[in-house]
Order: sequence, then structure tokens, then C-alpha cells
Amino acid sequence: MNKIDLEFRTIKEMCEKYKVTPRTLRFYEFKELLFPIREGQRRLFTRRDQARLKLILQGKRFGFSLEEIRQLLNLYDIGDQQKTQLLKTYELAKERLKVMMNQKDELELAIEDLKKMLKWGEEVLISRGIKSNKN
Amino acid sequence: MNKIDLEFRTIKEMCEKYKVTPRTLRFYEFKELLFPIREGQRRLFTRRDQARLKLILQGKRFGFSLEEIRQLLNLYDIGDQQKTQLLKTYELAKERLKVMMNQKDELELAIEDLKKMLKWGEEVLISRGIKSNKN
DNA sequence: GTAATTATTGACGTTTACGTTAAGGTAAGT
DNA sequence: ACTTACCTTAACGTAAACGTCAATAATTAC
Repeated sequence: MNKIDLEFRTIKEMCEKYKVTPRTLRFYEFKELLFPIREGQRRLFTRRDQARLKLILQGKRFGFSLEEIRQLLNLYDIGDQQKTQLLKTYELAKERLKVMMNQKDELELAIEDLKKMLKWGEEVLISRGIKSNKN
Repeated sequence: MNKIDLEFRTIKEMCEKYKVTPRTLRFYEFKELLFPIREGQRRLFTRRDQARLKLILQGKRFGFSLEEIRQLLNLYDIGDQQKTQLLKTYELAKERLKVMMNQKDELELAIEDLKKMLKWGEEVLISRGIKSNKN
């Protein structure tokens, strides 16, 4: 009934839209990642909050900690003025990429090793007649 | 000076050889992953302990939790008799492999996304004259 | 014989990202 | 008025895998 409906979202709506729990959103507010306004007691999440939440969730995919994400969000906010900050964000992301690529390499090695072990185990099982040679 | 040197290792030696801390070894003992014997107060790690530790470290690479590893080690120990246990271990490892491959896929996606973001950020930086087009 | 090294147990601390009550306030529907 | 649903703050709990003391004991080095 109010025009506000188009601008702001309640905690419940946010939860459904972004697949998070209320606790999570309150936690993010407590950690100064989000800044919902108040309608009396209730929180109302602005578009800015939604944009930030999207970035938060992305950041989590990239393995950033919430604290790192908070700093990145702060950099973004003032990034239009402060050129160096933008560059800093960029460099940080590059570091992250390196870490992730290393993780990927390690994971691939581990996968290969585990595959070898499985192959070996399979042979043992077959040789004992516990398992047929095609599962 | 004692023949024992060839059979057993002190906690310090273990730490150096396997790149772990004393706390870690004591923790593993507490968690019933290792069973060093005692020479008075001191711990002496047998070959069995070393073999187990190797498996523990491997298991960690594969992302098994210590509790899972403990169970797997127990299965190995009696695995020679109990066929079903062997099979169980095998199945567990197969499950793990699936999880790891999923992780790898997700990680690859995240890497791709982050790369895209970096590319975009690079363009912005260049367009503002903050960064030269070849770093 | 004493200093230095290394060991021990025990217990509390750390980290991250929330989960889970407890104890209620507020608003809408009937 | 009553129930139901949803919201709030506050605070303690959780998981994993150790880290970090503290206080003490035993060994080894010189």
C-alpha cells in the first residue's frame, strides 16, 4: 500500500530473495556490512544494502573473509574519489586470484592422488572377490 | 646410542620429519589417532604411528575431518579380516572424491568470475589513467 | 652441580560465521 | 480479545584444529 514497497525490503523478503537467514542479515549489520534503516524497530533494507549484499555473497564465493569484504565495500564506497583505493581493491583481488588458483592446483593433485588410491583399492577388492570388476 | 633409535622417534624428531608441531601430535594422540608408547613420561612414536601419521596427513589433503580419518584408520586396522569394512572405506573415499570434484568445479567457476571482474576493473583503471594498459 | 634444553599435563584462548534459545514487542486477522 | 505470525535484542553455544600459556619434571651439556 505504500510507495516504500518498491524501494525497501523487509528482512523476510531479503531472506527469500537472497537465500540467507535473518540471523545472517542481522549479523552482517552488526559487522557493519549492511546499514538497513529503521521503521520503528524493524529493519528496512535499501537498494544500497541489496547491492552490498550481492557483493558480499560474491566475495564469499571468492573466499574473502567478512572482514576483508567489509574493507572492500568501504573502498568501493569512496572509490570514486580516491584513485589509490580503487587500485588497492584491484591488487587485493589479484592476490585472491593467485590464492584460488593455487588452491585449485592443490585440489587437482589431491584428486589425482585419491583417484589412484581408489583404483588400487578397487583392485584389492576385486582380487578378494568382494567387488565385481565393473560396478 | 640405543638400538631403539632405529625403531622409535621422539616427538621432536617427528615434528621435524613430518612438519607438524608437538601440540599437533599430542592432539592426535588425545583424539586417538596415534598411540605412542611411553618411555617414562616421554612419548615414543612407533613405525605404526608414523604410518598412521602419513595417512592422517594424506587424509587431510583430501579434506577428511580428523574424526573421519580416525574411523578410516580403524577400518584399515581391522580391514584385513573384515571385508565389509574395506568396502566401506572404499565407498567413503568415492564419496569424498565426488565432493572434491564438485569443489573443484565451483572453484573454477569462482576463478572465472573473479577473472572477469579483474578484467573489468583493469579497464576502468586504465580509462582513468591510473594504470597503464600493460602491467 | 647447575644451566639449558626438552618434555610433560592441564586448561583456557583463538578463529569464523553464524545457530539457538530466551524473553519479549508489534501488527494483522477474526 | 485472542491467536498467529513476524520482529526485536541480548547473550550464550557451536565446530575444527590446534595455539598459548603455566607450572613442573626430567635429561643433557658443560
